[in-house]
Amino acid sequence: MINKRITAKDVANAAGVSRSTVSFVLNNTEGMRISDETRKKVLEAAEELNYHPDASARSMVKGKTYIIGFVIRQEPDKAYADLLLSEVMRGISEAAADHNYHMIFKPVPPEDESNSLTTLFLEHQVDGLIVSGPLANDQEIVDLFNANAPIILQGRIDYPDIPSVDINNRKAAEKAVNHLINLGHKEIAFLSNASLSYSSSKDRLTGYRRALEQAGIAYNENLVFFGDRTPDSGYQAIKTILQSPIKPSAIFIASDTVALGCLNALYEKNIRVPEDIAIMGFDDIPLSKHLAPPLSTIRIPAYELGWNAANLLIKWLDKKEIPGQDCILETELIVRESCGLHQKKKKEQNN
Amino acid sequence: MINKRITAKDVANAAGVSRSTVSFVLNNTEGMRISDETRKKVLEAAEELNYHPDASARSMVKGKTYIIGFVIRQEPDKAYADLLLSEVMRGISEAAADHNYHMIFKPVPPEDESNSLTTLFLEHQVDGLIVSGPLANDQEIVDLFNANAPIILQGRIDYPDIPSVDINNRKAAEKAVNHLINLGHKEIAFLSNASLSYSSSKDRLTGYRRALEQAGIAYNENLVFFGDRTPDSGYQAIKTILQSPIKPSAIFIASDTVALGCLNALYEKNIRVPEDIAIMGFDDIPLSKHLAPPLSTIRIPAYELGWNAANLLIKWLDKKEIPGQDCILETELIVRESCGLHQKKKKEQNN
DNA sequence: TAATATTGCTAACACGTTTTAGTAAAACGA
DNA sequence: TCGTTTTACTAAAACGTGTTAGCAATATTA
Repeated sequence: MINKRITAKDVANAAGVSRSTVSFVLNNTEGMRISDETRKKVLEAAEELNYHPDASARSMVKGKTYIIGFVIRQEPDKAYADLLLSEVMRGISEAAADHNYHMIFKPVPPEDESNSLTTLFLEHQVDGLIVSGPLANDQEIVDLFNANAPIILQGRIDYPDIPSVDINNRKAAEKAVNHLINLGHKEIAFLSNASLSYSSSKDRLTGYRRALEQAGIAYNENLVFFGDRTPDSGYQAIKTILQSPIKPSAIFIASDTVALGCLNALYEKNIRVPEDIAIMGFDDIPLSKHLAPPLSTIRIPAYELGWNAANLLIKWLDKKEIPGQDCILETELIVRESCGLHQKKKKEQNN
Repeated sequence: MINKRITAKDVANAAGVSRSTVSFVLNNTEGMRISDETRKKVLEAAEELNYHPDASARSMVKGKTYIIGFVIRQEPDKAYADLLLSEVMRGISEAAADHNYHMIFKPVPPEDESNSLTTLFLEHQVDGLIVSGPLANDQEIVDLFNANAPIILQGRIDYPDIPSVDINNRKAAEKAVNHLINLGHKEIAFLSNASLSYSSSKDRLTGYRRALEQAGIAYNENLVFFGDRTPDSGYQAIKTILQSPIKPSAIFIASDTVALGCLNALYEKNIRVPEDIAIMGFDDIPLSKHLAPPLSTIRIPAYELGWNAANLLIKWLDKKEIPGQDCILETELIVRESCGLHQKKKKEQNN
């Protein structure tokens, strides 16, 4: 069943026609006239023999692999911290399957110097790439794009033309911080999700600054802190924050995963959330709603991010339509309890 | 750079040799004598032209794709709940990369009737598969294995011969329950990670029963409850458990993710952990140590599970060595605070 | 020196598909 | 009836590799 390789030749012999005819029938090749009788014979023979065309052979003659690569550009030991990753992947691979593509997954550390992405194209392992979390100054990606390699980013880089599927990080952060401001907070600290060499971190910081500005609150550098996607970094950051001269009444943490470590540190120090300090997260990972207290956060449509990226890429590959503009998906403010219990009504309606 | 396809022919022309010679040199083909001079010319030309052999062409002539498939057999909307998935994938794809393989990721729902796995082989999309979370009675997998398809399982199925890379779920559950027993608990409830059609759930339940038995505690069906990998299922389960006639003093929850929902429900009901009830988890997801209270649990070597599965599969593919026996990895009891604070010393040394 | 063995390479086939060019047979037009 | 068009197919080329068989030129042996 697996062992005996059935080729188009076998089908041709069984149906009493040529190999070309088999190909025409099975691919419904346009402009080729096949009598109903012959067509039926071929289809029956193919069915009978359980014929499936060989991917490599087709790939070679077509000059296409029907494979898209999903590359994550993160420290390998921190990639797992991104709990939405599997959702994104599910979006990609379901969209891919709908168009008879497959997805290969490849983690490539930021400091990788071996041109792994370029090699994927040179060896024709993939037709195109979706690159998640590119560094702001990723020269290899720019070079590939300029050499006409189909690439969709998740996140932005300093080179503007490369199509991207992303959320509006700045606006989402504004939304989050505005929520805190509306609750009366003025000393609001910012704890980043990752280093500022990632666009998502930079944009969330920008959103934070803009929200403060619009509310007439002065930006204070001493209230800005940095995480690295892990709960541990949040745990550590809280200790630093508590030692700083200014005591914030709220912290906007640009990652639920980091926020988790913060909640833990606050719990250990007997600092109550939200009574003593308000905590606003970002991402809405599947656990956020079950934390103590349930975390107010920004929901990212992770599945849709993957799905859209894959569909855009496949349109590019199949129809040569290079996406004209970035695809920006909407985020949603999820109000739970970590910023104040007086919001309980909203919380219930949001689950 | 991407656009102009450089073939072995180009290298041959540049080096002034035949195409065969190029192939012999670049592959270090055994038994072929090439003078140092010629070898150098070829290598230089290949370097100069930045030649990379075409994957499809090589694949066709070799009859191998150099691709392994990673299939997760779970409800798609619950797959994301497995927070260790990305760790497993990292293990697989790093092991694969070490041997010049790639990994394609494919979620296939349990109720899928389209023979997706078989098709992967028939179309020669993959050389072999790693199947995570197979259902106990998965006939397609049995058929494939009997047709000599290289398959490694993560989890077991009712058909015994298929090689598997897994943890000893029974023993790990015993360890967890013994810990509770040693702390003096006698009314210990069991909350499963998933339906018993998954081997992991079944084996963890068995371990639970055996630990009770060895301690001379009677097994009570009314203390057994079921989760479905999600925090929500844990949240719901707590309500059921609290309504049951027997009030357990401890719960062994066979999934940290499910346990998270439990903690949330207990918190809402003002039931203190571990003072009022002890909670033992399973998995050691990256967040467990930061929960309130930090969760005692069983650590699964997720990266190693992926890494070993991939290496076993690749050995099978490259050297035709069918793994003789299952690969069972060790788990570790992680004692934190959710089963009792008097264990604080151990906790500090474990974290 | 003649027969044989070794060295270092090339020509040609095979893998399984898609697709272009071509060709008999049938149908049509005048 | 003869030339032309249409129909329904086939033969063969092409994709880029790996590999087997073979073949000159040189080195070795007797």
